[in-house]
Amino acid sequence: MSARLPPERRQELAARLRSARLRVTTPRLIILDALLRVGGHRSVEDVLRHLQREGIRLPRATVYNVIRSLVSSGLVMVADVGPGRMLVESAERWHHHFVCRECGSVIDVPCAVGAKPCLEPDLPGAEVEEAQIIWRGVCPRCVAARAEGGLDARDQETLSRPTGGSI
Amino acid sequence: MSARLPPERRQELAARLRSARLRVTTPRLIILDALLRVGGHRSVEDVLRHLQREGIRLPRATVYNVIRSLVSSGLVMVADVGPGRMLVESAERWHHHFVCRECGSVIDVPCAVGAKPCLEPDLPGAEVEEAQIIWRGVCPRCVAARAEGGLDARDQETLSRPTGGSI
DNA sequence: CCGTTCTCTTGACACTGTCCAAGAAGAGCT
DNA sequence: AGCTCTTCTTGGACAGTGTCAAGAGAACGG
Repeated sequence: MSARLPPERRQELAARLRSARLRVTTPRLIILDALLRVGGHRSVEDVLRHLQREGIRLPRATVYNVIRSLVSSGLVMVADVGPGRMLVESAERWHHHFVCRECGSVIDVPCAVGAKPCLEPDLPGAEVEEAQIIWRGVCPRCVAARAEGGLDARDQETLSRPTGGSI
Repeated sequence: MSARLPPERRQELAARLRSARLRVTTPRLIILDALLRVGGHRSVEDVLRHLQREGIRLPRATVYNVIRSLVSSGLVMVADVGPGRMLVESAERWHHHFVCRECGSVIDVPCAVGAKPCLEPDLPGAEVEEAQIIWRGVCPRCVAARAEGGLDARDQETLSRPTGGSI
């Protein structure tokens, strides 16, 4: 498969994997690299397409496997922002999401606390690992578009790509 | 189809629909009734099975349609607690969810503030309609089971039925 | 009662995520 | 290095979920 990663990058990623007690494998390096390079959130299919564009073909099952292991070791996070919309992203900075019900875009919102369990549930005896907040409403762009005299907000059609990188 | 609803119940539900500016139709009455009778959250398939057990057969697409209209009018709420796990429940009391990563159960957590948007995102210009919090971690039962000397927490196998009613 | 508008129904479909079994590859040990 | 154990990857198939489209039917307002 020959992951096209510079040696030092490869070393850095491998170190991350090892420190998370994960074996260093090529698919893991590739996917971790892709998720770290892109700041924002991506669907799994986005990741697949991205890799394909770079000439790397990984089975979907592998991508899901890798993501699962990365998630369970805390290197990346997933957010469910709607049915069939599992978003994957680097967990370097904990954050939350705003989902626009008009254009469907998902916007990252920084976590006020910054650390992982930023809220405590009223649930005695539970071990809380993380708290994710999903806001729903109308995003600033759609609000503005509406204010500008009924412009159709759906012009944007950037569904879930507003933080877009190249992935 | 003959919804088996007592007249006064039917009246009450119809009034609710009307006050939400929704047409009063049999599927809507049936589904709203089911969701209100059960306190907790249900997957769409749960709702379908429940209705089937009562001898009512509704197409899945209809259930999804009805739920969508009920949600958009604020009568019920949905929560995405994981991939392919859309939960539907009455929106009478706004609340949040705790998902156990061991047994998979979903536990309702009351909203700290009580009003709907209990948190404000740092996103100027956006219109926030609701905020949903999902906690992930280990639920009290699994914590207890673990403490009791390595009992396999998976005994419970009550996946998403801990608040269980009969639906 | 009539027409308009919305909703339901039906079936098929697409998308997402998972499972399985065989083989390959990483990690630790000698 | 070589061996062995363990884990991971692969590929295909599969299942669960949610959506779409078109026609038939029902509800609302006059």
